Amino acid sequence: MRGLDFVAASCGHRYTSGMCHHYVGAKKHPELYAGAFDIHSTLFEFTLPNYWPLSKVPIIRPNDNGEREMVPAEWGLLPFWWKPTDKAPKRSGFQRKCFNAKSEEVDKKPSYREAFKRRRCLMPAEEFFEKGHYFHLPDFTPFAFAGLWERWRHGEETVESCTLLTTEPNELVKSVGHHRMPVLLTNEEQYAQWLNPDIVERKVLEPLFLPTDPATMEFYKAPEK
DNA sequence: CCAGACGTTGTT
DNA sequence: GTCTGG
DNA sequence: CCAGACGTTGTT
DNA sequence: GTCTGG
Repeated sequence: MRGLDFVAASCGHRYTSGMCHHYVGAKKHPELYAGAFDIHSTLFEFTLPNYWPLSKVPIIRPNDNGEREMVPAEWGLLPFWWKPTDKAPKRSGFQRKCFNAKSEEVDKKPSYREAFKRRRCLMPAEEFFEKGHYFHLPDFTPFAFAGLWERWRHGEETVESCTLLTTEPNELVKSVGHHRMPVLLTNEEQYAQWLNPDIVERKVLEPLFLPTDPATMEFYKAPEK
C-alpha cells in the first residue's frame, strides 16, 4: 500500500460534509517542504499528515529578518481581541468557525482584516479534500494554501493560529458538487507576492485568488469506508 | 449609549 | 455511547 | 480528527 | 479592538 493510500484509508472522514476543512500535509518528507518553499529555519516537528480544524499545522511566514520560518499554528484563526464570555467561554468555539476566510471580503472582516494587512502566511499541503475526493498536483507536488496567522495573548498564555482563503471553484471541484475551493499558490513567484509585506491592498493580491487552472490539477475518489 | 457580534459552507 | 459539524 | 450535542412542551 | 443593531 502506498503512503497516500494509507492516508486516505485511515482518516475516518465523512463524505457528505462540505467546506475546505480537511487536508493532507507531509508525514515523512518535510524535506520536500523545505525544498519547495525555501525554508531557512525549520522548527516544526511534523505529527499526523491529516489536518482538520483545530489541528496543529505547519505554517510558513517571514521572521524579523525577512527569512521564512516554519512554525506550528492552530488551524482556526483566533483574533487578538477575542475574550472569553459566559456564553462563549472557550476559544475553540470561535476558532472552529474561522478556519476558512472568503478571499472576496477578507480585507473587510473584523476577524481577518488586520492579519490580512500584516500577517499573511503559507500553509503547505499535498492534497485537500472536498465532497469525498482528494485534489492534488501531478506527482503530489507540495503547494501552499494562501493563509493568515494571528497571535493571541491572555495572561501567560499565547496562541498562534491560522486560516486559509477560499475562492470560487474551478471546473474540477465543481464536478464533484462543491461550491468553493481553497486559494492555491503553486510557485515561488506566488509565494513571494503573497508574503510581500509592502503589499497591503486586496486589489493588488486579487490575481492570486483566481481558481487554479483545472488542467494543472488531479483528483481521486476517497475509498469507501 | 451599550450589548453583542465578530465566521463559513451548504441547506432549508 | 454515538453522531456530526467544523 | 475531536469538541459538542444529544430533547420536549409551553411560555416569553 | 471596532462596528452595529436596538
